[in-house]
Amino acid sequence: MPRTSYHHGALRQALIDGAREILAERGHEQFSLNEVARRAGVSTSAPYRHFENRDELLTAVAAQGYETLRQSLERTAASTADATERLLRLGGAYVRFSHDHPDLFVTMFRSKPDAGPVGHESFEVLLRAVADAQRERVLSTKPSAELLATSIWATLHGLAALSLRQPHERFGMSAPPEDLATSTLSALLGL
Amino acid sequence: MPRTSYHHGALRQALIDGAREILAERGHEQFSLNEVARRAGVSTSAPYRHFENRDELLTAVAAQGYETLRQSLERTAASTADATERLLRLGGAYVRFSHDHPDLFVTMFRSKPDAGPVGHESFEVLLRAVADAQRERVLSTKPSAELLATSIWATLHGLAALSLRQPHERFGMSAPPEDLATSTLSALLGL
DNA sequence: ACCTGAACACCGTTCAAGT
DNA sequence: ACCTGAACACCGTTCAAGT
Repeated sequence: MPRTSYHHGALRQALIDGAREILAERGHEQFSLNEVARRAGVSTSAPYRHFENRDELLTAVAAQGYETLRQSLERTAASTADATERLLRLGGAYVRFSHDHPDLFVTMFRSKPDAGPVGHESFEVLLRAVADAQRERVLSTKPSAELLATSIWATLHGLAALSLRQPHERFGMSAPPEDLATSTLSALLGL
Repeated sequence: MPRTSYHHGALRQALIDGAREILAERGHEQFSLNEVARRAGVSTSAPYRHFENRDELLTAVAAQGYETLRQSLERTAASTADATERLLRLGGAYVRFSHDHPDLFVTMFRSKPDAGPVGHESFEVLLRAVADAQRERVLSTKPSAELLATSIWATLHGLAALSLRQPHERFGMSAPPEDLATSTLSALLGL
């Protein structure tokens, strides 16, 4: 298990992987940089060659999360030509992501603001879907596409955050979490 | 500064107050139970007479936050007889609370699930406002009041969470944070 | 009943030293 | 260039002892 050396950059990724493992197993509160080092088989000071500090490692984890989310949303957006259906599926994909990777999701939205959602590529995917729906007159064009996309993102984000913390029955829902998103979007947008 | 004793229950509240101070000054990451004790002028083991552990103190802080939020929402709900206006004001109050007390807000939604929002008194206030709006045909009765209230709560929660993390310009908004809530609700509900 | 003092294992971070 | 080993101040928690 204990290794004597890593070749270029291999330790960096090993640390990120180890961090994700710990986050998934025990959550954010119990996360320890020393333990990450221990798992990788290096001394507790070794991570400092690759990350400025504990926070920077978590930021790197968050960055991988944003990339995973973006890919998922882009695949989802491409999965249908119908504007309404695309919006609903995007909502489902967002909430499903938060339940499939709660450790990543929490880390993403705990990390420093520079890694925030709005302005990121993931937001662009949603923005395009909203603009498409407006063009096809599925959605009103009175609120701007930006405001509408921001509203929808906030709704999905709130849904994800709240449903991660609560037993689903208290939401008055027995269905899988992504159905929560689609029925909420339907209810709010009148789709 | 250092006191030799507290009379019944006084230390408990002093610890809660100290915890809120630290949370407000330096945020969750830097929070330390030892420092809370130091500020109260007692030994590091003294808090354990009043709280099982560090987490229980944070839960007590969260409980005070829920109570403050409930009071704010209830006052807001009573401030107008118009159902539409009441919904919009409730949205504004929720987001304003998150910006006035970011430390409380973050602590509330980080603490253990048993302190969750849905099912709490704060949720009841929103639920009544939604039911009223449906009764007056301001809102559609097709989605149940519960689903609609949950959707609105999620939207407000997401808005609060995201806007706390981002400079407002990236939201395409220059207005104060509570206007964000009202324009979002208007856009989504067609109010 | 409530608090102190000392102790424990653990944490994040630094730095000189090894290869 | 990359990692170790020892060190520092600090943390959460426990427990015997004091009043």
